[in-house]
Amino acid sequence: MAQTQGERKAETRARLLAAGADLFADRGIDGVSVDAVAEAAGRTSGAVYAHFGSKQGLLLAVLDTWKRSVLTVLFAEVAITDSPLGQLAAVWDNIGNNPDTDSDRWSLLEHELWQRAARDPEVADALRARNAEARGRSAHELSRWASTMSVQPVADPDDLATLVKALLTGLEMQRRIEPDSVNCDLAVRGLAALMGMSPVPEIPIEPHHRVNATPLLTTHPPRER
Amino acid sequence: MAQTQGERKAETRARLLAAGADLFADRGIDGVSVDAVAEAAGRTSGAVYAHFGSKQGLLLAVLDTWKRSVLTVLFAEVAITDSPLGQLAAVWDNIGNNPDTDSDRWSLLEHELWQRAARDPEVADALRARNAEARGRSAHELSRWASTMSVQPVADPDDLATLVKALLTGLEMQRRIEPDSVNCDLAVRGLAALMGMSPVPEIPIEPHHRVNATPLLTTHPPRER
DNA sequence: CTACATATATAGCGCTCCCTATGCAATACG
DNA sequence: CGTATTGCATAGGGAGCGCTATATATGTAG
Repeated sequence: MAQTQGERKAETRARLLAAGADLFADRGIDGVSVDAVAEAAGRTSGAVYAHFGSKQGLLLAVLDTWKRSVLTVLFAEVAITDSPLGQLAAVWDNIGNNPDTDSDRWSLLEHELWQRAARDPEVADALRARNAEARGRSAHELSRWASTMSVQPVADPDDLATLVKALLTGLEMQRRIEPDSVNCDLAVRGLAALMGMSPVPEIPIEPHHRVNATPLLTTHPPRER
Repeated sequence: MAQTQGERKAETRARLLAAGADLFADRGIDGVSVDAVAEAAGRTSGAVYAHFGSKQGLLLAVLDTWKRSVLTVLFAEVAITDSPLGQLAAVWDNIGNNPDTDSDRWSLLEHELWQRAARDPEVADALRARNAEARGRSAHELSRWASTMSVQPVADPDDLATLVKALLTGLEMQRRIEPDSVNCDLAVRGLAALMGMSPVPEIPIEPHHRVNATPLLTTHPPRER
């Protein structure tokens, strides 16, 4: 008895979720067929329907498994950077300045989900929950940052988190079209302004940390392939 | 001779473009078939392929015809608002606070195009050109605004326009998921911060102008149906 | 060992979609 | 007025997709 049924089921589910996340982020949701996800997971489409009922079900399950938002992870890990101003730079550097990394691919999927949410209430609900949690965490980190810097942000923590997330999201979209029009200095200026630093001080050119690439999913086992 | 061939051809082209823009914005690009566009235009799919060669060709033509960016129009027309601070509010009110208007539907299409641009160089090129022009115009308006207010924005005009556009884009995406998390006051605070106003002054609650809905396309004749 | 339950594979149905090949009527032109 | 050309309609091919129904093999339990 190499594997109990429950073990195999759990492994299949994890594989499907990982493959789905991977492919959805890479080629777009509509660009990936159920069979493609199944094959990437070493299974067939029957397994997908046995587990999730539909492609939409798989999508929602992927979204649900994707607990740690890019932003949340970032704010948690960016704290290792020493200088406070460098932290702002690190925020942008890890969100928007890392082409072909996991976070870049994830944010592309996130944008697709946001757009889909405008026409699909189910997706909107799922995103809303995720978003509320992420905003809460980053609000906390941001207000901590503000107090260490003795600055007065332009809004209370929750609203500030919304503004910061919005600015980063918009800059990232812009960067996809015109990479040259968005650089680290510009992002830091925008962030600093929202944090209530005025006039915007000189940007230190010191190199800042680059957060390690975070795994796409926290499910187990990690992808093979 | 009711109509010359050239006239009929031009009308067909205009109808297809208008119907394409309308439906793409409404249901999403992948959610609309070529036949659906043709039928909405009172033609058949043969006309689409005779004029544009492919669905992608139609999409690029729509994008090309769509000369006036939502942002550009807005900055040009928002000048009619009296108080300078009210102008900032009007910017948001007309971009992100008008559900079910043309600008709302258009921005949804714009986001879809941005996302598509990440995987389709043709779309990326088309968007880049449009974007450069829009940024140029809004940069001009923004610096004019800054000088009348005697404030020092956080970046030079072109970069400032990028930041403003990014913030508005991000806020709008956020609003689609959680309408309550983004209000006019918050948007104005963010905009004011980027414009270099600190501390952010009290927001006047006076009502501000709402720019008339702009037609989806400037092509002639205007849509019937 | 046998009978059942479960997890996944397999096969294929029905639908939609993009696109092409061809037909046809209206216009353009000598 | 007759022929050529143009603009678009019509019909259908070919492919891909989501999903279902059923088969199969493997673990489970008495």
